[in-house]
Amino acid sequence: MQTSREQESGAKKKLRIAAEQLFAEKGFEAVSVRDITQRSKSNVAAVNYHFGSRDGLVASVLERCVTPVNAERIARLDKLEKKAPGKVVALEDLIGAFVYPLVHGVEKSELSENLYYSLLGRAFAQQVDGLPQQIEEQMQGVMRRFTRAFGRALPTVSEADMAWRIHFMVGGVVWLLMRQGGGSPVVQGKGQSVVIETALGRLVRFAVAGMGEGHELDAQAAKGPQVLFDF
Amino acid sequence: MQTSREQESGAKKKLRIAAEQLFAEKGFEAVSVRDITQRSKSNVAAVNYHFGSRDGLVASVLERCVTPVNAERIARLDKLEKKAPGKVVALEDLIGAFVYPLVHGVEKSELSENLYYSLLGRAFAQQVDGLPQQIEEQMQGVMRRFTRAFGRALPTVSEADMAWRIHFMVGGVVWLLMRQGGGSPVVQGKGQSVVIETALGRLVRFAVAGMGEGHELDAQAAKGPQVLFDF
DNA sequence: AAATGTTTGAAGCGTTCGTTTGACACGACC
DNA sequence: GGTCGTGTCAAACGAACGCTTCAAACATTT
Repeated sequence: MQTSREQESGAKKKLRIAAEQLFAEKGFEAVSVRDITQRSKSNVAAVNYHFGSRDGLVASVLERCVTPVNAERIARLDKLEKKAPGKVVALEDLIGAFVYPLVHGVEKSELSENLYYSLLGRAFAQQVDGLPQQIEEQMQGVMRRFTRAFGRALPTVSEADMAWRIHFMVGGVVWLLMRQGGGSPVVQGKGQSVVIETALGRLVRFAVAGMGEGHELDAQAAKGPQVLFDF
Repeated sequence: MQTSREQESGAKKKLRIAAEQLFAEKGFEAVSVRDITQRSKSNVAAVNYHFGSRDGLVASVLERCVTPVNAERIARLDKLEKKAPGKVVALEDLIGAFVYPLVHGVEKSELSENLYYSLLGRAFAQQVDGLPQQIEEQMQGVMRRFTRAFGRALPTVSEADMAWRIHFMVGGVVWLLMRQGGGSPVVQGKGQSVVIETALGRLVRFAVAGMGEGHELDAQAAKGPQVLFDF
């Protein structure tokens, strides 16, 4: 078969899809290579042949999962900052640029919507713990850029406060994804695709209000502890 | 040994503490009974003798972890509602009653602060997935009571919106706990105990702003999907 | 057709998992 | 002293784990 360019073979793709499904359903650690090869109707050796090892497969899935989202995030942020050079980007637009890319890759995925979001949630929740270094650095880069943009959008908010608010927003995102995709989705609708988007819309409004100015901690409490971001 | 009342034996306690530490460090699934018995300097059979099975130990740890927090939450909510019968409890007080109990049990725990919060975060993140039914029902009860109270505090916010905002708040809490306790704590300070409390204070302010009125979704978007809570 | 490189198949490697077993030690009670 | 219940221990159980091996099957190129 004349597979054009570096396209993955059919068996490798079957393997990857089965792995994505199982990882989304049970988590990255709770799935064995035998589970995967059984679902994809291939042999146990196939995983080690195509991905080197089980960890290689996990890294591959994580990379395919996280990278497009982060790329879209950066692309949207670039666009926003280029549209009005010199001016600051509005808070809501920043949050939107961070949040909405999560639904951007769903139609390209072979997974069902709920499974896709579950996988995404597990991937972003992984963070720090067991991410391949490349992806971790990618995440750090994205967070750095958005942190700077948020700081410009909210100049009166202290750096410490800003870091925490971003942290809480990310928590809302990850929690939404994990619960939406997980065993018992929080939300059930007919349109399906409109559901998660509406939820993300609500999250954006929640985060806009929560991150916005007007409810800073008083100086005494704010200057107490030292705050460091973990990226 | 004449252990007064139903107090756990010394060996059982040692086992439990070692399990709590390891679960906090690596997660509930990534720890083997041999890891636990090795750290607690006891025999492999001890876990099955004292807790029936590995799952029994996990359930015991989860129960000891979650129950006091939920009890304190309900106690604070009772107090708030009793203090001004008939009147509605302020939003900030409600959120505080939900959030601050998380730090309430830390001094009673044998774990270090970071490990304690990590364990708590993992326990609350577990939710739905693998919680013993008893704890799950307890969680549902707590969420029902707070949902009603939030609805009373914010009568203009639709039920669907309210459910989502609570969801995002919980996400912020869990995320904070997981990252605070986990491998690389987000925050580092000297006082330690003041650190997490300040972080929770920031979270409360974030949630107060995010959950408050004034940024409802317009009717069109809000009435679209059906929203169901998973409790 | 022969040679070459790629992918699959069944079997087994050594290791670790949760759990069980049976022997043994110790204090309490008749 | 004998017996019982309680707790601990080393040893072992069957099952499942990630991974390797090697030959057969396949595709592609000479």
